[in-house]
Parts: sequence; structure tokens; C-alpha cells
Amino acid sequence: MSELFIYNTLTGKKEKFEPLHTGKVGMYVCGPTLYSEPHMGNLRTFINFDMIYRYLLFLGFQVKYVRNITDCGHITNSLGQEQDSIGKAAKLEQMESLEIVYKYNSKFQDIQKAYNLLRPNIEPTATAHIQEQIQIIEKIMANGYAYESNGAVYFDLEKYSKSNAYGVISGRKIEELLSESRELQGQDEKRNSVDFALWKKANPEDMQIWRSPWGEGNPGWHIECTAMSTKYLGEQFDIHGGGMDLKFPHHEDEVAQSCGAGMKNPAKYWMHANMLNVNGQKMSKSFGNFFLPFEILEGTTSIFTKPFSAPVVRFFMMMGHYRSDLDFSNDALLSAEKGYERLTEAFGKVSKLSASDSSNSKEAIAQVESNNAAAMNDDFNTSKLIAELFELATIINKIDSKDLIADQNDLKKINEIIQGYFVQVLGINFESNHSNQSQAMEHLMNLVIEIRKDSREKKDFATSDKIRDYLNQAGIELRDGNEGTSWKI
RNA sequence: GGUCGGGUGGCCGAGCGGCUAGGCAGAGGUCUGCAAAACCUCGUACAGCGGUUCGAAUCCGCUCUCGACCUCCA
Repeated sequence: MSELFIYNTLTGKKEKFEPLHTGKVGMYVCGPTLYSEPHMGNLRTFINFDMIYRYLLFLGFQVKYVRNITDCGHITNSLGQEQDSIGKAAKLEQMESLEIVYKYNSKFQDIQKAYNLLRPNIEPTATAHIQEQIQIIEKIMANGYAYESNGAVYFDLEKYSKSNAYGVISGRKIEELLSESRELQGQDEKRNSVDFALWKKANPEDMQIWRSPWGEGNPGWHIECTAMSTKYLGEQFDIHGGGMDLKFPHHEDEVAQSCGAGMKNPAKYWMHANMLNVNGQKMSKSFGNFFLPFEILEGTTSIFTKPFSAPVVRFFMMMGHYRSDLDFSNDALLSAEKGYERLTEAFGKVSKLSASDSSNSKEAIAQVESNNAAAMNDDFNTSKLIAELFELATIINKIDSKDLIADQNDLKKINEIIQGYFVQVLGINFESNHSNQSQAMEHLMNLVIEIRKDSREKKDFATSDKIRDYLNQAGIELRDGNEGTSWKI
């Protein structure tokens, strides 16, 4: 069995995965800010990390998976202006902040369920960890890397960068950032505009306010991740993940905060999932080119001609690699859907296959299995994994048509591969075609197929074709195979 | 403007120094009463121009082009 290699943003290389503690993995992923319903682009990141989580479990690791929920949105932009996105949404919808968060959190949970995401072990919220955040800020201040200014606390990046490396994750150079910022330096309370807020002074219109040693206010947006990842995973853990767009400044600042507080770079492996594109452009709230996870399922977005099921969408996403960008389009989804159907149809008939006493398919099956492992161990190459699963589908179809023969063990092995890699790792819960049909329907179809068989044997093709055409119109397809006729809706 | 990452056959999408990616669409074939499905075969693609090399889609340089980050963002 080959070993797992992970692309580490920190080093820009694929590295052999060696967890800090044998057999155990600590993973922290930056979750959503709940000021609106997460869109498809947000979901892609979560689905990718869900796949990563699933594969780690599949390998037998004991994984502690933490993904935060940002439920207070006090954020500053470069000009030092505050943007309380949750408060803003609350006013817009005439609701309390808590109501907004509650509303979108339950929506987010529904989405995760619909798209078959495994729940993280812990989904901590920022507002429940104000004390922890304050404590870390105090540590940073004690170490001299933060200063108070007019009721707010800022991280002193210039000072910090003199004795610490800043910008490793995003490849940013501190000198450039500082020189840019000097030109922009303005009226605000920061010494340097690259300095970021650890604690913000409250505004009268703020909906969420907490007490702190520096007066009433609310936390900056990077500190919650530092506080919560430290609390639940320790000062250093294995994997820290998030979308690419969080590399700078969010992840850089997390590292700075941890080191500034006397801890280490929190993660051994930093992983970044790429963006979801629409017409070559990143899906984003501000571009307005986004659509929602439920809209695809319902077929209510303008770029799609029809609805697509959650497993199909998930399958489509898995066809691309997590570090590549992925373009969503009608054609791409349509072709993914066709492929998905071919695959799941083949997988669905495994249980009906009859085993032979001998076998000539062992080698092919073993090849698929070892290629599967190799693909996933190579930085989670789901794209290659799916190519292998199509090979498996061909093998199954050949067994079905007696071009290959398989014994009981082969069929068992095939089933294990499907359950392991397709269902468990890729997280695609396919319904075998007839599983949701009623017994009555099954009997009825058997009867119809029997009648048609009789007429075909009497060369009464007019009748047999009539039956087939009728069923076709009703959306039921008949397929005449060596073993008799099967049907599909 | 700065930094970084892309440009692969009709479309989507892996690979990243020599060995078939795969899917969808298309062509031909096998099976079949016909059809569908399935199976087999096929197209000979790597933005352009140079260079390195026995050998490059894969490495280097230049050009064109798209995008991301530099402001909130998964």
C-alpha cells in the first residue's frame, strides 16, 4: 500500500503525510460566515474537504475534524472601515443578528444533508468563544506584537515581521506590503495599514457587543480561528484547510497571531481548495454570478436547462481535482450526468450478477483497486479515481454479458470497491435503479415483459414494439439483453 | 501596476520528461427481428515562437491570452 502525499501550500510541494500523532489527524477548516445562504462556490470547498475527511477516515485514521461557524461579522477593510456583514444583513431583513445566524445556519445544515456531507466533529461558533479570543489577544499584547488604540487592538505587523516570517502561505513579501501601505497611510488609528484588527471598538449601531479589557467591542475576523483551533486541536495540528481566497490575508494573519501569541504555526499541512467558476470567472457574491445549492436541485437557475440531482453535482465536482478551478456550465453538468448514469447503472447490477465457479477477472479487478489507492494517495486525485471507476464499470458490464467470468470473491471485491471508493470516499450515495420502486411495480413490469416476450416469440413484433413504445412514452426504457429484458426509468 | 496560477482533441477534464487518462458528443463494427443498452475500434490534442535534451504537452526563455490575490470572499 502506497503512502499518502499531500500538497502543502506552505512549501509548495507534495509531501508525505505524517501525522503529528500516529494514527490520528487533527483537521481545521474555515467554515462559512452566516450572513446569507452559502452559494455553490462555498459549497465546493466544503465538499472537497468532506472528501478529504472521508478519505482519511477510509485510511483508518482517527480524525478530529473541526469547522467553525462565523456568527459575528465584525470585519474591517483596508481603510479601517467596519463592515458588520451579519448586522447589515440583519437590518436588511429586519431581524436580530441571532435570528439571521440561526436562519442561515439551519439552511447550511440542510444543504450539507442534501449534498451528503459528513458533519464535522465540532462546529464551534465565534460568539461562544469570545473569552478564548480575548485571552489570545492578551497574550499577543504581552509579547509586544499588538497595541491598543482608541478602544481597539491591532496586530503590529511591522514589528512582528522583523523577527518572524510573514507571507509564507501566499508568497507575499512584507516589504512590499509595508511600502504599499505607507502610501495609503491615513487618518485611522492603525500605525500601519497592514496592521489588522484583533479587537474592534463597538459602534452604537452594532447588534453584537461584548465586554473586554479594552472596552466594549467585538473581535476581529482572524482571531476566532486561532482561538477555536487552539482550543479544540491544540497549538499545532495536522491540516488546516480553506478556500484559496483565504490564503491572504486570513491565513497569513492566523499564522502571525499564533506565533505572536507564543505558539507555533498552527498547522503542519496547509491545504487550499480552488474556486468554482462560472464562465471562467470566480463565483462570488460580489460579482453576482452565484447560484444556490438548492437552485440546481430545483432547476431554477438560468444557466441550467434542467435540474440536476445532488449526487450528480457532487460527481461532477469530483471529476475535477480540488486544486484546479472548475467551470460550471450546462454542457459540463449534462455530460457528467450521462457518465454518472452509466457508472451507477453498472454498479447497480452487481448484486444481480451470478457468480461462476471459476474466474478470469481477478487481475483486472486488482488493478483497479491498486490504481484507486494510488490515485487518492497522490494528493486526493479524484479525477483519476473516477477514470478507474469507469474501468470497473466496464468490467462489471463484461461480467454481465459473460465476456468475463467472476467468482463469488470477485463480486465481493467489486462491491467493496464501490462501497469504499464511490460511496464512502467520494460520498456519492447512489440509488440502485429499482430500490425505490414498489413491489407492485416490480410485479407489473415482470408481467408486461413476459407478455412482450411471448409476442416476440410468435414474431408478433407489432405487439412487442407497441408495448415498448408505450413504455418509452411513459419514461420506461426496455433493454433486451442475453439474460432477458431489463427495464429502467 | 505588483504577486501568483492557468491556456490540453467538438466540449468537460487528468497527466507535468519517454509508457492508453477518463467522461460526453461523433464515426465504424459486434450482438439484436428492429431499437436501446452493452462491448470493441477510431480521430492522432497539448496557445504561439525559440531553446535544453537521444527524447517535451511536461524543463527554460520570450510573446499572446484568461483568471486569482493585492478590499470582504470558500
